Amino acid sequence: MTDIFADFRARVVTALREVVPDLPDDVTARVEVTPTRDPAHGDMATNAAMVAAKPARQPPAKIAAALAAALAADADIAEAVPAGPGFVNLRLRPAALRAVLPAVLRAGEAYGDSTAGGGLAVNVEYVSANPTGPMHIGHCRGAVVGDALANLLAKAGFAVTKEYYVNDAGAQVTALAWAAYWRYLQAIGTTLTEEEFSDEVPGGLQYRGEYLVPVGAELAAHHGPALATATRGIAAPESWIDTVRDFTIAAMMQATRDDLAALGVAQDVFSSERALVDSGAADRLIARLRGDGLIYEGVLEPPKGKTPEDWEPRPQTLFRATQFGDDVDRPLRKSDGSNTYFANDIAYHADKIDRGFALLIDVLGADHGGYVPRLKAAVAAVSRGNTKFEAVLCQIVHVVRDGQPVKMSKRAGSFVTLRDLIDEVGRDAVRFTMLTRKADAQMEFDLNAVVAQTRDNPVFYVQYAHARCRSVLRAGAEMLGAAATAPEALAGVALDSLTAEPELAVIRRLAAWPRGVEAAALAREPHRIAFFLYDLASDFHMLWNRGRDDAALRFLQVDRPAETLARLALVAATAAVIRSGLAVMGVTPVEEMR
RNA sequence: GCGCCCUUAGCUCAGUUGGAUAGAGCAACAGCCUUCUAAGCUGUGGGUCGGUGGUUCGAGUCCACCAGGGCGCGCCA
Repeated sequence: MTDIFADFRARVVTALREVVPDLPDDVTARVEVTPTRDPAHGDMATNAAMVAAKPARQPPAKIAAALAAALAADADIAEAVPAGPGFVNLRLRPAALRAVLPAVLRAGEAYGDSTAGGGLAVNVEYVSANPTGPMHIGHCRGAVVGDALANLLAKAGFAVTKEYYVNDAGAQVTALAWAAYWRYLQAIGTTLTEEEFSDEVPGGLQYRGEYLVPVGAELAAHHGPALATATRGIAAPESWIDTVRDFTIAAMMQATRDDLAALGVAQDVFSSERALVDSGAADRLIARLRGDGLIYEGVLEPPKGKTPEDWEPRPQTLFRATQFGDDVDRPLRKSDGSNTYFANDIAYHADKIDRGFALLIDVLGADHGGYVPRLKAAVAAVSRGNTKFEAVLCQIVHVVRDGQPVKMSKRAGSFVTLRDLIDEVGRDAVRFTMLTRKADAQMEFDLNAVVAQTRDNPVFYVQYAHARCRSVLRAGAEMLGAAATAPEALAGVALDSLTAEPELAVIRRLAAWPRGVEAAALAREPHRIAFFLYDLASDFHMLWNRGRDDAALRFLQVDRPAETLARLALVAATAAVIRSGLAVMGVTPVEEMR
């Protein structure tokens, strides 16, 4: 772990304590050392004098002056000057700044790894789509955001488990079984029409998409006509529904895993809702909460202002969510006696708590925003406040092609599936693009733009920067030999020749990577990684472009091997950080553009 | 009616958890380049951060109210 901002922060705190003795720890804890926004302000700046001003009962400017004097004595600091309302700007000696490069080269992609998470056990649950059909673009964002967030937290030192909750219980799964049964009957040659069949299904035939045709065919292959009546009509549901449902869920989950794999997502744990119900875990959990006095039979008030037409007061089994900050108490049993989705979800989260996680993060669609307070309440109740719960909400993605919205036509059962999307633009473009917006902001996914090879396409721009790095390194190895240009060797070369401002700009950016990772992880915002990489790519392209005008500024200089090696060290470090960031995003770095 | 999220340049969006003169890409404008490193480069203009108050050394960021957009609101998942 090498974070020069953390390093210099420690030095600033030491100097501050010399200047202002007896500062409480909670004051020094607020001291920050941050990159400057403007290079004219130096390499880093600290707010130390300002946070110390009040407890020290001295004006910030006075402390800043004394602090600057103390810091100027540091051999690695070229200049420390008070500025603005009480900042102290630091300009490092070039050697101190350049020392970032060997640190990056030795760590490789591990550069930026942090211990900020302290090994805290975190469970990140994402996707968790019903196994009732193929994954579509609606699921895609949550999948990418969840996966990248999990990677990010792992990089920041959390012990992360990636998880998928299979909603394989409940009415929708029964409807799925009926839909698969219809395809089965068709496969064995029933004479029923779709409408005749639908009339016999409780709630009607719901899933009419063709994706169940192969499932029906397989059922027919395995069971022949045994699941139907002798006339190939509808048999009593008890005789087939468990068989059909289990088979169909297995088939759908296999398809889901395949889709996720195509997206580069592979959760560590798949948890089944049905298993929780069947094992009695859900009922035991409800009994336990009842024992704690958190469950009662009661009647809810109708929603204020807009009362639903069919509202009637009815006693229900309720969980005291209001005791933990929710707006109303929440029902746990449906009128047919079975558990609500929420009841099983409490049991599921209790299961995660029992597995020892200290933090549960659910990545959910924004339409589940109203569900978050009750989950938070449930986790607080079950864990007795010992486990934290957070939700990351993902807003809708609108797909656009040629400036026109791409509509899903549900009637035909055809919609934009995740697989279609990946086939059209590629996995890396899908993943990167999904991370170019804050998760809780709506996003437009422009199919033309994400494959464009221009600067305004961040996917291309970052990939291109990496490819350029690799191209230079290949040519450098050709020129100076593979051994001399390997990362370990470059970590030891003299770097004094790196003095140009665009070179220093890249180094400053590389130096900021560890704190960027940490900040993104603590904010649960993986999109920041995409923006960091875009900025780094931009710095690098700018450096590259200087060589277009002036051949002396190109990376490879035939007659000046020492200078070339220094530049190759910079290039190799840049490539390593890009790879480090792309690894978090789950995007493959490319070696060359084609 | 209530709750949550959003509102930043003409457009699409960042904004390092309260820091300095609010940034980037596109579009616009002005030059350069047409290759040595193709998928261009450099520079310029552009802002009441939805509005009004408040908190403090300091607010795009926190609080209150208002306006506009999205989502949700007892047995669906």
